[in-house]
Amino acid sequence: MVGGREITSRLAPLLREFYLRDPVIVARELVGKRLVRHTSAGLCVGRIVEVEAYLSRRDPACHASRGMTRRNAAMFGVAGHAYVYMIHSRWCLNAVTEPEGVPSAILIRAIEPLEGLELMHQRRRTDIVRDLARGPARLCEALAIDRTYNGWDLTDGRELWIADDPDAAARPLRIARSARIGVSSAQRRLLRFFDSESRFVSGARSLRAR
DNA sequence: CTACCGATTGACT
DNA sequence: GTCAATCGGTAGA
Repeated sequence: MVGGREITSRLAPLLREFYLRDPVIVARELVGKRLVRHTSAGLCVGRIVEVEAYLSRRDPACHASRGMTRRNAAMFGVAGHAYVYMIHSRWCLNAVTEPEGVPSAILIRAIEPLEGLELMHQRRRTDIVRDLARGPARLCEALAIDRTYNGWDLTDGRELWIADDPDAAARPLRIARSARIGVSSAQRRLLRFFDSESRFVSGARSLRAR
């Protein structure tokens, strides 16, 4: 792919060690990072503005809370790999955290489109920038992420990865917490993290307040 | 094999 | 705000 080295130099993938930590810390620190998608069609980059943590067997909302199945096997695998699953006929992307055998992951719920907006428009078939990647399944459609990427290594800078936030030092982030969206169980746990100043966050207005 | 259901979205009142 | 389309995964007969 043309320009591959230049892109991974400018948008260097986060290291495996980043993901090998407490998932709540990983979730919080993923807000502001860059989600990068590089295909033959072009480069797309978005700023992660909203995530949710799913905490292994002790979390009833986690897909792996009742053990390993064919669908959730990637969550039990190596940290820094993707867990991609389907819900209501749409794909959603997670980053796996913690050591092998501990099935925790971070759901990427929304990105602010930064580069490759034209390509995202084509894939999403909408002209509204705010709707391109606001929601976990919308961002997968905008970035052409499907079952192919279940188990994908997000640390080697090929096709799909997460890179550092170049603005991190310049601008402090306002990160808010709430209950997770769309899950009925464990509503007391505040495991959703989002940039409270971003207009690219999903959910009801009350869940976006500063 | 069948039945049920969901970490969603888009259309609509 | 409400609601249902839609289909793969899962559990159970």
